[in-house]
Amino acid sequence: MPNCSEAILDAAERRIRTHGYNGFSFRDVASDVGIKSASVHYHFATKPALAASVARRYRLRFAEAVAAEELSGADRITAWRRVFRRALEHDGLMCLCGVLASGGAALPEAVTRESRQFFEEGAAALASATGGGPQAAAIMAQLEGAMLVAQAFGDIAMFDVATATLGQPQPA
Amino acid sequence: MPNCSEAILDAAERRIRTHGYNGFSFRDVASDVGIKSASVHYHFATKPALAASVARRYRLRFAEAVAAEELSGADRITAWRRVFRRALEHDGLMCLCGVLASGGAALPEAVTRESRQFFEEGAAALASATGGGPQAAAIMAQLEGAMLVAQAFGDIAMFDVATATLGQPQPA
DNA sequence: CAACGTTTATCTATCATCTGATAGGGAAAC
DNA sequence: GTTTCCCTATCAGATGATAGATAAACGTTG
Repeated sequence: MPNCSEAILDAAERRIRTHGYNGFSFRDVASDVGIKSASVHYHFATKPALAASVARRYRLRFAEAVAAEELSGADRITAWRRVFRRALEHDGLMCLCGVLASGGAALPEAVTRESRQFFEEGAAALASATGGGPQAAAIMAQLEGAMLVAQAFGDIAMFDVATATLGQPQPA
Repeated sequence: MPNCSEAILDAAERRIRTHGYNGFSFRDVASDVGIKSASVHYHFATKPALAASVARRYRLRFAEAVAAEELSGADRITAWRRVFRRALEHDGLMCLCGVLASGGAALPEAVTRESRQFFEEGAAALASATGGGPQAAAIMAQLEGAMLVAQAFGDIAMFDVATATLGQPQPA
């Protein structure tokens, strides 16, 4: 298989976002990819290492997507909002780092670190768009919370409702 | 043991809030309470039943606490904000229903139902304080998201920062 | 080009441990 | 004597992880 590691990361990300860190197994992931669990260990030695890799890739991809939105002319807050919404829309899933953060202090440290960095980068990026005020954290909170609420209601439209106070609703 | 069921619910709630639904076991809970796992099954037949009971009690207690705040003169939004903050402060933990909602569609239905009801009641209560607009969902999102962000940063103060836009900061 | 060691990637098989759940016993209370 | 409550013992299945075999691809020699 070409790009087997990527396929493993894809499967692991999906599983973590639906079942949480404790809700996925090497055998689940292997079965999704079409290989055996021992082969997953070949690419990622331990479960914390796999989850940390998933989180890292998620964070980098997210930042890329935000940058692309800004290049397309969106202001920073709108860019973040759109990328969050797309994560929910495309995958129908909660934010990976939201899931990991809610799993909180109980996770392996390598995983916590990646998750926290996602929030730090988000808050920092938004701070430069709000004049450095505390609003940045409030915006991150509202975006993550909106995903949570949408997930709770099983209705993606709730994301738009819950973020309506942030500015322009939809991509043009 | 007097009130053994309550002790089980306490332990299970703490475990779920720190480790998620898939991250706690009957043996963990039993060990916390000081009994054996078979005895936990006596009080709660299955894992979904236990988790659903935990969620139900959480929801009812939360509503009680909000009502008490309102009786003390707080407006509704402030009441919700204070109770959320106290959950974070006292327990240092994420909102139970936030954790369950982020675990999302993968949970047993009885658990999902209780979690969803928490969000429905919250949105309904807040709607009557905001003139029935979509702001209610935005407030729920911001409160849940603020807990998530505080959890991610490992800093309770982030909750206050992230909810500063909602009105008066602290209990008097 | 041909031979040979090395690296890559996957497999089978297995391990100790944990998991949710059940069966059945015993003691105390009503 | 029946109900309540907790126990010991056990089960089948899942879990993270490891050991060792296999086979193809690669690189470096002769």
